[in-house]
Amino acid sequence: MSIAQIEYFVAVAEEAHVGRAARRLHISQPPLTRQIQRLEDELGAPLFERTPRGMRLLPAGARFLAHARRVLAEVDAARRCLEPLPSSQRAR
Amino acid sequence: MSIAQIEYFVAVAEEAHVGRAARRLHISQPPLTRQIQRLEDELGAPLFERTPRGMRLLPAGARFLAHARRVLAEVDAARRCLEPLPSSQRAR
DNA sequence: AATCCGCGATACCCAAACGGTATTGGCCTG
DNA sequence: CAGGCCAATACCGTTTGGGTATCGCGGATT
Repeated sequence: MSIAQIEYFVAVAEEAHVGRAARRLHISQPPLTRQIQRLEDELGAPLFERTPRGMRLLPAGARFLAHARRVLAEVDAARRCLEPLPSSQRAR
Repeated sequence: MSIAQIEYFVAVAEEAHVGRAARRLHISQPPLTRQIQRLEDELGAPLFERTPRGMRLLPAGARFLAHARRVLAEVDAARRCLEPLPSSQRAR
């Protein structure tokens, strides 16, 4: 499981559509489909239901989505924790 | 920044020694050195001081370490959130 | 002061992972 | 029953990651 995969998953969950999610992520659809498949494989459970209209989150996917967002939030915080500070601010 | 890099960083921080951390991670020393370098590059700041005895966390590294552990904890939680349940347990 | 030893860093190579283009298969829709 | 839209697959080139061998540089030992 990679950070990119988690970002991809969140995008697909939010768009409910691989093609739109791919455009939003600036990658093409096939790699995105594959990363979602790999993620499902690794987790051992499908996260989406494939419909002719797009992708619908399964209950397992919804549960995972909450965790995925928390992971991304922590990654963001980690990235920012070394950013050059505007001026006056102290570390905790 | 990848999850593996974060795990690598935590191992090096805890061991204060690239060689030992590499053994613990079951990889060899040179790739580990490189991943740490890449992480520092991406973050735009050195995280360790290189000493003849090993690696010592810099203040920036210590700050990042706390975040790194939180990221890994969330990743773990995400992984476990779909695990087959022993018997009786309900989702939140 | 000269030598040795242990550390991280570098050079080079190979295998695995990732993304892109082209195409397929399936299912609703008109 | 034909067209269109969706995800899925096939195939390819490039990039990334890890391994082995080796270097350079300090500190420690005598």
